[in-house]
Amino acid sequence: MSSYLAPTLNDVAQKAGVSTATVSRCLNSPALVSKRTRDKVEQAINVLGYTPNFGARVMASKRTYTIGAIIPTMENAIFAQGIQAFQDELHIQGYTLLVASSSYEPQIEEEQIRTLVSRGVDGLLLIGHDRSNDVIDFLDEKGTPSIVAWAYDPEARLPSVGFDNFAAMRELAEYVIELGHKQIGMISAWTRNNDRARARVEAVQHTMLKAGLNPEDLALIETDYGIETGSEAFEKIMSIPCPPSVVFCGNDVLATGALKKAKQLNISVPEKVSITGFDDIELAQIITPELTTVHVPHNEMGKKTAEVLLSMLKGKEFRYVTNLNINIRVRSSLAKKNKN
Amino acid sequence: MSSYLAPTLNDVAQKAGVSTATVSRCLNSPALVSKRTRDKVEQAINVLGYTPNFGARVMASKRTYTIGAIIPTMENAIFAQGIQAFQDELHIQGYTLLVASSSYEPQIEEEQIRTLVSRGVDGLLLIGHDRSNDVIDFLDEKGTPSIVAWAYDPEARLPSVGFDNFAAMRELAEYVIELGHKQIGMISAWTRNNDRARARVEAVQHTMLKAGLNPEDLALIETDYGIETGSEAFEKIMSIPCPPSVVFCGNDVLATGALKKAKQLNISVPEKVSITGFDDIELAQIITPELTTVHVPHNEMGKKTAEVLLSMLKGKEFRYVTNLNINIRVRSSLAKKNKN
DNA sequence: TTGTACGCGTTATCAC
DNA sequence: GTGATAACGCGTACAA
Repeated sequence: MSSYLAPTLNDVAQKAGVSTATVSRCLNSPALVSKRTRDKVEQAINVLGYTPNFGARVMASKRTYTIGAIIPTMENAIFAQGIQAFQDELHIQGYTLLVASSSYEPQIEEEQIRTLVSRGVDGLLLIGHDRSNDVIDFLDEKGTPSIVAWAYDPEARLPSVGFDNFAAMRELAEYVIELGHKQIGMISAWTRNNDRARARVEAVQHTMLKAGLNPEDLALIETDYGIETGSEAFEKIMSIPCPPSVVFCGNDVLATGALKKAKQLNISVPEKVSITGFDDIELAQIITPELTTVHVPHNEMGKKTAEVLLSMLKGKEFRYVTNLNINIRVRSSLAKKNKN
Repeated sequence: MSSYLAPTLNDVAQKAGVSTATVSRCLNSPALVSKRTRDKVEQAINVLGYTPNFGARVMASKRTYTIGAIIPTMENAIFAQGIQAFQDELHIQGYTLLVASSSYEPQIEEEQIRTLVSRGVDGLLLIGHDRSNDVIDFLDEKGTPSIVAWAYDPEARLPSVGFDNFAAMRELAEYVIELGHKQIGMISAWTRNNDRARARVEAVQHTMLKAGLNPEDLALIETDYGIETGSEAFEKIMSIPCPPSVVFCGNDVLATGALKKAKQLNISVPEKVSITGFDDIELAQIITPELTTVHVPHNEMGKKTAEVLLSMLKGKEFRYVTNLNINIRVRSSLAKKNKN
């Protein structure tokens, strides 16, 4: 096999008896070519099974019609749904998606950014605002339009389509604390290098303060992302002298782990302890008890992000910041603090 | 911004006082360059912030170091974990992953294949064997090494890393039928264009026959992929005159939907009806009751697929077929048929 | 409306 | 070990 050589513009041109320029025009601005010529060319293209060479096209035009996305992980549903919506919209507009994952590691993210940029992606999707200025300088320099999703910060250097993690978690925390909870625990993803996680923790602490509780009393555990790690953290948090009556989790996956462990330990939820999540992935309504959580409009976010990024490419050089609506979903994993 | 021009090999060469050829060698085969020269060049690269131009590189070398993958959907966990493992291995070996999704539509898959090939991907990952010969001819012609995952068929034209869906489901079906179940239901993804789904259905029918049951009695519903559709199908299947005592589901997502609906309808699982899944995604052990299912080694499959595909690129022109080990995981969603 | 000719930034084949 | 230089396939001024 593979002594095969792909037909080129030139081959098509010869077959159709025209110049390469004309063939190129047929492909890129058909309006400039007479119908007669166009027909000839199209036929030649079909006969030869010609497909434009991507590399050459990139070199000549400087456009790849490719968008890069770097997400912390594809392994679970947190980003999957939003990314699917993102890619759907890109596809509609004729773009292709290049995905990479960073495993929540800033160095890996940086490496991936460089890779994607050197591949000439026309634009870049990143998650959250936490990254070094150097990286953003690099993006600036290369002139690669970039957008951040899953976060909202009008002060940040990159435009974003997301939501205010602090405000969202605060809303949940206020609701929870009004139910009478005073001993409070929290399981969070690592807050270092993760602005979303940090904002969520701060929101809980802030709300405690407002409610006359001491934020220092928050029993906080930071851990890796995952069901198993959520379970471990929950066990730890429930074994302290005065265990909390509610455990906030930084996301639904951690909350799921917590819930699982509670079941194993025969700690009834929500009677003995309430558990909350964040993200409202499909899972939240499937586990028992159903998870009280913060609803994030994944599809809307994915689609909107694509729209904004593509319009940035089209020259609309604006600093777009979208704050999507979030709201809390109260389900059975949360109850009033009982009086013991 | 962006009157900026990226530094080229030439710029680096001038700055370092060497030829472009030498710079190129430093990048691609450093061993051929003296340490002294290499240092000079590396410094120039750093000062200028040079990154190779991807398009040019592709044009000159015919290699993109890019692998394409087309999966039915990224929206849920079924493929996510395997793909993450696939990409991790690619990344280790210096390749980048280009993903697209087909939404389970053959035409979209075909379109995506053409897009990725014209982008010059060095290799392609596809899911399942069901596709037209034309597409495979096209791949052959273009000389794009392609591999199939999530399926196993030594007769198929494309090499594969996967497992025997028929054998796997048969093992589960045999186990279930030995428990005394005679009224049998099944919720499957659409079998048209989906060899995995088809094999699983056939395995159940085959096993029924072997056990002296009439395969025609199988209460079968085909539906779209999803939790909600699983729920609807389950409700339908349980409302027939003689409802089944066990419902096989084509995958864990459908089974989850079924389980959810059972809860809503107050049909106790497994006392009243047993439910089984397929895939053993994380979810299977989180829902209540835990799901009896077929375990698929997602990580192993993803990693192995990458290894095989990359070794195909490296010229090992062999028709590799791997049949991974699967086995059933019996959990509490399955019980003996009670005698009523 | 169409054709000519050059440039895009690399890699690879030669010589030296 | 290193340096010229010819491809690679396409887009696009510019000319006709």
